[in-house]
Amino acid sequence: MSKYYLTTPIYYVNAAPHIGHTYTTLVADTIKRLKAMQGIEAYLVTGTDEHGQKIERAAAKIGKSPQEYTDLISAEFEQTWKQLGLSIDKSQRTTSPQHAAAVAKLFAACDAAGYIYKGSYTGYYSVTSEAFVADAKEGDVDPDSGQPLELVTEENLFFKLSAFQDKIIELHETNPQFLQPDSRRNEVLAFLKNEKLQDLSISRTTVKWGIPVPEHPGHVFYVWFDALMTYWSAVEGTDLWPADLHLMSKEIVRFHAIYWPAFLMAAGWPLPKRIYSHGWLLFEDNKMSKSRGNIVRATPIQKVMGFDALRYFLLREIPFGSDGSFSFDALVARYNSDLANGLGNLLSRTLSMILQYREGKVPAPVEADASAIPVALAHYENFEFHKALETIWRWIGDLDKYIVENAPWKLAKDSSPEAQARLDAVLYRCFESLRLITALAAPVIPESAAKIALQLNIQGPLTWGHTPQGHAIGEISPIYPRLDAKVAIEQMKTLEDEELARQNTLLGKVEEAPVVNIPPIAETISIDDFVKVDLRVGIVLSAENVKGADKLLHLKIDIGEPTGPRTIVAGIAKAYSPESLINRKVVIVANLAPRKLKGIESQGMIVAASLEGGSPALAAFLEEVPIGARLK
RNA sequence: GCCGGCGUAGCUCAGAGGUAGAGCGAGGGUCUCAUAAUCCCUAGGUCGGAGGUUCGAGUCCUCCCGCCGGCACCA
Repeated sequence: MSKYYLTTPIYYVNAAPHIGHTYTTLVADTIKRLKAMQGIEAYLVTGTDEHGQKIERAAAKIGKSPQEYTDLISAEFEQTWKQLGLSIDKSQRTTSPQHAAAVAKLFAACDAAGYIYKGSYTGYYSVTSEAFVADAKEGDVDPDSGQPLELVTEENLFFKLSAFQDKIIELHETNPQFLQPDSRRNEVLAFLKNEKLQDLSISRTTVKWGIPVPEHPGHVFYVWFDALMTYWSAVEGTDLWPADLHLMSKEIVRFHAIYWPAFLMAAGWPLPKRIYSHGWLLFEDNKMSKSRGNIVRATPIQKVMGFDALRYFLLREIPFGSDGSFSFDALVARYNSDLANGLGNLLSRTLSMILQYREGKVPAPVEADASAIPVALAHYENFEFHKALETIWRWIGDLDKYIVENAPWKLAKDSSPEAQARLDAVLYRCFESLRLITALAAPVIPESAAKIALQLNIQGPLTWGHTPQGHAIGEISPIYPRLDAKVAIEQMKTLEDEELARQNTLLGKVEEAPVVNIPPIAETISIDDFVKVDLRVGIVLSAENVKGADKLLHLKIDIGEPTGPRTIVAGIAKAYSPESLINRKVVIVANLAPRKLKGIESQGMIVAASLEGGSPALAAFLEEVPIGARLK
């Protein structure tokens, strides 16, 4: 029996599991079941990434040790997967000692091959991203999260990522299947070809919560060197490595498609065979985020309509690989039309006719068209779940039509041998089709497929005609009760609130006002230091976009100097249109050394408050202030 | 600015040179085996815009507009 090893990403434990985590994991579960259908023994690994400063701080904030904190959240993940019935073979935690030993092995192998060296690094560090932010300066914020940066200098161990540029390019060029879909592959290739890879800092001395680097006291492994190894450590000692498939969402593709193969190449270990990225799951076309409060969890949905409904929805509605949008309305609509009125009703009418007209015994086999089977399987093979399901459901539609066209209820009243023979044929076709449809859909809707199989009282292979004459059907009962959309959505939302409250209690969170995260106050300076900074009131005379830059505005600002207005280039184009700035009074740093931006010399800098996401809000006055006034 | 992707019926999308399609929703009708389910009919959408190639263009070419990614850019 051949084997297939696939992974979900290692989820970061800064939040309890939500529908985004569930999406990836459910796809992995579906693929595993598909493999099983083909007689391939698939092994599914998921896990949690539990190290890092962010965890350290989050734990401290609620008065727990990092270990207690991660125990709590990783248990939430495992509990959720179990509750949802996902077929996970192993949940690997980065805090496991065995994993730590595996990371040490990778390190030793890379070191022995000469790809590790010691260096020092000074830079602005984002705690939220756990990364140094390139070219950052004082006062900058994380470009993604808007959180403040901290200036950090430390001695680090470096991995010679730069040595692998050509090899990684070659990997992607010679093996287009390595990274899919193509859009992601193109992005990574474009990046690799235009950007010189920098060596990667793989250790930290400022963080305690991590795996200690052997023979380098005080050093702890830094996120990717630690986290990616989970895929390997989870199956250490088995013959499962290399992985056949790493599944993930698109924002972490680069780490998997560049760092991970480079680490393995350095160590001389086999590379995974395939990386496949899906898109983002949006909530009614918005990004899900804590601050929007629109994060959805899977378990409330499970309670109202069954987890299969969510599985079916996500796989049928979203072309795998693309971004997709979740909404309760669409979910319930799919459930009612495809599951209740479609599959559920077809099962119900078919079995009920067999019961009424043939005393619950399936008539003799007849031939029929089952060409949907290979088509659906081919789509599955390409991870085109939505097409596979579309194919299967078209079969269901054809059967409903077939039933009406043949009107078995009329045939039943006609005692002629011809009519009775036709009735037998109709019933057999419906029954056997249903058996095959259920088998085909089972990887996506495993729980209800099992229930249906019970009612059919038979399973068997994916070949037509397996059900023998006289086969007795099981007991009939509705699989997917029709739902009132309004009521169901209300229930799900209520359960969602309860679940959120439960998680908050679990994590010791109190209802708090929106988290105010102010940047740390900078080092104390003297008044002399301060007066060195010359802040002036100026007025914007003209403003235009800078060609070739999204964020830059080219401004002429008058601060009353005899030499005339100054040219200032400011990164505020995303927040302000040029027209809106004309005649507006602003504050500028007037004695900042000039600097060229996109070929234009900027003679100063505009003062603005830095908001979440890094977007600026210009300083202004409530009173009338004259041009040229100094701020002090 | 560069590189990708996308823009087709109310919604989700398919179609890739030869008389505009599916599913869902909505409206009307029908059967009665079935979960007020099924089935049938109905949508008349300048196929983002403008040019061009062609006997003929959602379908090829050029330009433009809008949206989404990636890169650059934020002193």
